[in-house]
Amino acid sequence: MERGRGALGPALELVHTGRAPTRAVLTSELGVTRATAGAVAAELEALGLIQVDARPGAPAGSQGRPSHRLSVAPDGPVVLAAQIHADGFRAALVGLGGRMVATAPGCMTVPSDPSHIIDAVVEAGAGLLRETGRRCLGAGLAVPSAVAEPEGTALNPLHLSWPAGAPVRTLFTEALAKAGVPGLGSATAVGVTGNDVNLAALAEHRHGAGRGAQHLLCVATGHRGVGGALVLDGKLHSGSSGLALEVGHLTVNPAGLPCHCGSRGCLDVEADPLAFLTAAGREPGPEGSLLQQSRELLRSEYGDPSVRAAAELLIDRLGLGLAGLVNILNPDRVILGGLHRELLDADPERLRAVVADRSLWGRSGSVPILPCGLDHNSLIGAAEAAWQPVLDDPLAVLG
Amino acid sequence: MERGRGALGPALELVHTGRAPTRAVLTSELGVTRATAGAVAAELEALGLIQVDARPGAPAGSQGRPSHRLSVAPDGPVVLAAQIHADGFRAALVGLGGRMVATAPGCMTVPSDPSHIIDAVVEAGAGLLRETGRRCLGAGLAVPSAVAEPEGTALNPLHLSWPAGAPVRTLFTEALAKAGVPGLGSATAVGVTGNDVNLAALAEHRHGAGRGAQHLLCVATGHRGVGGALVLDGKLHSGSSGLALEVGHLTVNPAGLPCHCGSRGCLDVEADPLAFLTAAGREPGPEGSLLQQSRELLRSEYGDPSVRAAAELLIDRLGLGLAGLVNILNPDRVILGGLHRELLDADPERLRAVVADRSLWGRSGSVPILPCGLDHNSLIGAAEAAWQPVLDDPLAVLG
DNA sequence: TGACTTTGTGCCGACGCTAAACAAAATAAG
DNA sequence: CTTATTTTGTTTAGCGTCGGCACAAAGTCA
Repeated sequence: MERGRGALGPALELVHTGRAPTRAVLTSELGVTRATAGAVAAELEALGLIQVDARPGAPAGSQGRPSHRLSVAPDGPVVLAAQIHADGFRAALVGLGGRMVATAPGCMTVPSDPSHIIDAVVEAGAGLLRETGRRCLGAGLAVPSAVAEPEGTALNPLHLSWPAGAPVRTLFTEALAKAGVPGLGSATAVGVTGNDVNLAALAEHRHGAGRGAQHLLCVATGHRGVGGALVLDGKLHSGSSGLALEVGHLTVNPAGLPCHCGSRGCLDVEADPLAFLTAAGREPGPEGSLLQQSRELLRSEYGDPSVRAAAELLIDRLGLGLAGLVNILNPDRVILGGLHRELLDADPERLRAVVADRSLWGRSGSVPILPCGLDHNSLIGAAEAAWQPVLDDPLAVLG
Repeated sequence: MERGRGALGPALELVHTGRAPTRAVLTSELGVTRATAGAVAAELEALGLIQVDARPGAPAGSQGRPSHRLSVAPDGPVVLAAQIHADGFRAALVGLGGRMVATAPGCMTVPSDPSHIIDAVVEAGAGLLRETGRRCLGAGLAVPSAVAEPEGTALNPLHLSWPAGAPVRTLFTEALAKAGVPGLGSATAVGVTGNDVNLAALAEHRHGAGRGAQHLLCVATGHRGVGGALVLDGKLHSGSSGLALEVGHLTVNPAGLPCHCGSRGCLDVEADPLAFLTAAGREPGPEGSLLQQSRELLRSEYGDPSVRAAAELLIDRLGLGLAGLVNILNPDRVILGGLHRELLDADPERLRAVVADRSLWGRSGSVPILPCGLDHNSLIGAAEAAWQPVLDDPLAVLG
C-alpha cells in the first residue's frame, strides 16, 4: 500500500546532504521508479522533514517539465548540539542540512569537574529550545578527548584538567534528563557523545570540504595535541572501541621532544600550536587559546623570517605524519583543521610536496589536501550524530 | 512466489563460513521466519551449492526435534585460486567453505616477465579442472605486491624482478581466456587479482584465526618487506586505490638502516627475514627462501644467544610498529603471518608487552595478537575473492 | 500550434516476505 | 507404553512494497 518505506532513510539523507535537489535526481540516486520516489518525498513531507516547493524551480535552459525543488524543512525539528573546547563551550540547535537555527556561545572557563560544564551546556541548549519552541529529536556533544566505546568515557581530556575516564556520555544524558529537554524522553539519540575531530570529520563529509569523498581523512589541532578521524563510505570509523585515529603519536622528528607517551618527536608535541609558538621563539601569552595566538601570529607576521621558518618546520613535520597516514589509510581526500588548516593556507605547495615525496607512490601521494570548509564543524558533527537515528529510519523516530 | 531471494547471498555466506550449521540457526542469524529460511536452504541446495543431510544430526542431549545439518556441497562448483610467491607459485581448486579440492604446487623460478609465470599458473589450474571435471565459477590470483585499483597493476613486486606497474589482472584474465578455462566465459569473477597479505587477511577472517573479529588487522612478512591488511566488518579495506595498509614504512628504529623510501629504520627493512638473519649474524644462504631460512634458524637454534637476541630485537621493532598501527586503527584482533607469526610463537609475552606498553591506553593495547590459523591463507583468500560474486548474489551467477 | 522531452501520479500485478496453522521427530513425564 | 512438551520443518493464506505501465502535466523547440 504505502510505497517507499525501505528507501525513506536513504532518501532523507540525500536531501539532508543536498545531493537530491529534485524528485528526479532522487529517483536516479535511489535507483527506484519515479512513482516510488514521489511517494517517498510525500511521506517525508508529511513527516515535516522536507519541503517540496509549490512552484517549479529554475529551468536553466533545460528541456522538459521543470522539477519541483526538494529542500530541508526550514521550520522542521532540530537537534541539540554542543561542543566543549579549551575556551569554554557552545550550544546550538541544528536542523537538517546542517543549518544552525540558534546558538549560544558560553565563554565559561572549563572547570575541573566535567559535570559542571556539561550541566551548563545542557542548560544553554534547553534555553534555546524554550526560546524557539522547536521540536527536538536528539542531542549530541563533542568533547576534545578520545571517547571510549561503548562506555562513553573521556580518556585523555589533557587540556581540560578533567580526570581521565570521565563518564561524559552518562553525565550528558543525565543532564538532559534533569533539564527536562522536551522530546528527549524516549528518543534513541539521547546523549550521543564523541571526539570533536571525529565529529568534525563527519560534518565535513556531509556538508563541507569532504562531500563526495569515499575515504576521507581529517587531521586537526586545536589547543594541544593532534587529532585525526576517518570517514569510510560515509560512516565514521572510530575503531572497535572508539580509539582509532589517535594519530598524535606518529614519529615525525626522531630527535625531537619527549612525549608523555614515552617516545620522542611525536606529532602531538611537534605539530601543535604550542610547538609552533615555541619554534617561532614566542612565549605563549595569557590571553586567548594557543590556537588563536598561533593563528594571529601566522596571519599577521608571516613576513617575519622566524615565523616563516617555524611555519615551514611545522609543515614539514605535519607532512611527514600525513604521508605515514596516507600510506596506511590510502584516503582519496585529506582535510585539515585548526592550525593545520592555517599552515596549509600559508604554503599549500610545500605541504603537498612533502606528502607526495614521502608517499610510496605518486598515486596515493597526490591525494587532494584541502582546508576544512565549515564553521563550527565539531558542533555540526555533534548534530549529525544526533540526527543519525532519524536518517537511519525516520519512521522509527517520528512514527 | 519464490521465497527467500533477498536473503540468498547472506545465507550462503553463513553456511560458507560455518556460522549456520542448521536451518534453525540460519533462521535466527538471518532474522527471518522458519518458512523463509527453509525456502532459502532449498534454493541453495537446488543450485548445488549446499547440502542438507537426510538424517538429522547429533541430538547432543538437546530437547525437541533434531535439526538437519547444513553444509557446503562437497561436489559443488569450485573456483580457481592461485598464488605467486618468491619461490614459485601454487594453483588450486577451492570449493565453498575454503576447502581445497585439488592443488598443484609449481616450484618454477619466477621469471622477470610476469606473463610467463601467470600463463604457467593458469595452465596448472586448467589442468586441475580438466582432471577433476569440476565446474568453475571464477578465478583469483594473489601476488606479493601492492595492486593498484581499479587497474590491477602490481606496483612494487620488489622481490620478483618484475617491472613495476605490471598489469597482472589483465595478464591473468587474458591467460584464463587463452587457456579456455571452462565456465569462465562470462563469469563476473574472471581474473580477480590482489595483494597476498590482503587476501590472506580475508581468508583468516572467514575461516581462520580472524573469525568473528569486527576490525581485523593482519601483518605478515614473507621474503622481503612487511605487508599489512585490514578487514572491517567482514569487508577488506584496501583504500581508495588499493594501496592501503602499506605498513612497511612506519619508523621503528630512527637510527636504523636506510630504506628505499628515503627514510631510515622502516619496518620493511628492520623486521623482515633478511633483517632477522642479519641480526643473528648469519649470511643468507642460496637455498630456500629467506623466510624458510629464518624459520629454520628460529626453530632449531633458539637456544643460541645470538639467535635469541636477534629474535627479541625483531620482536621489539615489530611491537613498535604494531603499537603504531593499533593506535591508528584500533582493531579488536591482530593476526600475524610469516616470520612474524614465528616470532610471536617464540615469545608471545614479549611482543604483547611491547604493544601494550606503547599503546596509548591499556584498553586498545590489550588487543589479542594471534598467529594465523590457516595453511595457504593467501591462496584461500584468492579463492574467497573469486567466490565473492557468488556470495553476493548466487542467482546472478548461477541463474 | 504541434511535436518532443522530462517530470509527476494513479492503477495493477508480481514478488518476497510474515503469520499462523499443521506436521514431524525427538525428549521428558506419568 | 502412552502422552505431553519442545523444537524443527512445511504448507497455506495474506499482505505490504515495489516495478511496470499508462496517462497527465509543464515546459522547450521547431
